[in-house]
Amino acid sequence: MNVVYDTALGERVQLIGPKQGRFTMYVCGPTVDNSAHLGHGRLAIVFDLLRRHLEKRGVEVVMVQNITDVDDKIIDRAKRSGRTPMEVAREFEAAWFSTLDRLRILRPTHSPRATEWIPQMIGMIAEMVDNGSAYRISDGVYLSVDRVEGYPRLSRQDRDELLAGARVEVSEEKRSPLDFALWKLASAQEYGFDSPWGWGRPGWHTECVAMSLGLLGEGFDLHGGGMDLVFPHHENEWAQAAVLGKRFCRHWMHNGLVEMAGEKMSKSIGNTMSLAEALDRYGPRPLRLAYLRAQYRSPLEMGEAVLEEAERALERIDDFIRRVQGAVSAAAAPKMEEFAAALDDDLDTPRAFAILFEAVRAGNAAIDAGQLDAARALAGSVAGMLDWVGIGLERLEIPGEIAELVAERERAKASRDYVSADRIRERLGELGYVLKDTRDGPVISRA
RNA sequence: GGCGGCGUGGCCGAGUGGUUAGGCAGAGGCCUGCAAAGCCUUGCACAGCGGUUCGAAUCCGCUCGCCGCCUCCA
Repeated sequence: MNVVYDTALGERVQLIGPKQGRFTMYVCGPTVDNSAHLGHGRLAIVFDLLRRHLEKRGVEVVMVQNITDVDDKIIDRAKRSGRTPMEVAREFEAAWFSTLDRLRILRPTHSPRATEWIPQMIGMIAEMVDNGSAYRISDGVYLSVDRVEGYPRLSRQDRDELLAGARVEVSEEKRSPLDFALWKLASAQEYGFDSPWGWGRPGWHTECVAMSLGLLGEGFDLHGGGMDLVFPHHENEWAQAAVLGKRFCRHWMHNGLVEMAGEKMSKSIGNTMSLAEALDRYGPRPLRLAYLRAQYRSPLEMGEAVLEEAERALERIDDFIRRVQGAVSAAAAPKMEEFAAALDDDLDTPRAFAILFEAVRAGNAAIDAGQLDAARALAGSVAGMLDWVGIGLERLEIPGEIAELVAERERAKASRDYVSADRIRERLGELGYVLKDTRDGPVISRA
């Protein structure tokens, strides 16, 4: 049933076996050197969606997402702000989780920190040195890609072309420009850890291998991350697993990047919008809808216009649910399977939402035709779909005073006192509520 | 330069051979105290040029344009 595009194979594959009840996934997490931006939000949303979808399909999901808390940028930031790298990392880690909680991202089953896996990484590196696939030079320990069979196989590039176009700094000591650091030596004054090769820090690509294999075991189901991690990060993870003789992940999945004005949003370009700010301004539901508008592999334009459009689109859905006065029926759930089937097809959220909006249209039409049972069944489906993808229903509590104003206005309308009625509607507006009259009575919502 | 991908109606964005995607915006109508909302109707859309085919947005070739990766990055 569930088909997904596998980066390594360049084609769609069956993600779940016929009798598979458990699914293990590892998703590359953040380097906690700064606040999360909209790009991180998409990563979180995409894999949260996959997880929710599989769980709805009855599969138990074990998800691991690491926290990279040792990194040069963390160290730089610590130096600049007169703190320890650990303090900086913990601050942004806490911010990461609280922001993702606000986005209603389910917490991973495990969130390992790189610094807590140093011994395992050292053990792995030692093994690679012992079996001759890694070597020590003056500034660290490197993996020799020549020892990796079929080396660039995830990014499916030609090795010679990769070498020709290599822009990495050429070290005289490295056996190949493509060789990458497993352990970087540092002076004793610098932040670091002890190792058989001296004081230093692990290379970035090593932690994910240690933690994914350590927590999920060989041959885990899926490894995911942003498209920009395909090369070199994921390529080099795979390379390490290969020289260690370990089966790595069965499949690879990568989400497309978020763009602003047609250009990739990234820390290095500096065109980022903070996830926390977007949450402050638009709230989690419109934001999630905006993310799911495009299929996860496509580039996604983000910005005010996009988010405002998502707000209006969501308003259409919420208006419909309000029209049935919360009387949603969970019984029939028309179109529900069609919706889920779209998600089975490589998480085709645009198609899924087309089905959802079609249910909204049909539901509204049913109300207009006086077919309330049909409308409630459709509302039940819509509610189920929103829940399925983590958007959920609007949580609207109407304070007693507001309800009283609405009732008062109904009395004014009944006595054809439209001046008072309009005044009360204005008053409600000042209090932050929007009142719409329908043939079934007034509907109140938050502005 | 190499590799990967993309170019769909005003905007966003599905769709891999043949009936309306969907959303936002716009136009007309119905409904309506007003305002919204809702419903109905409405848009000669598939970068260009060739080719395959009874038939192509969908397959093949070429051209043009855009993006990503090749360096830290979700």
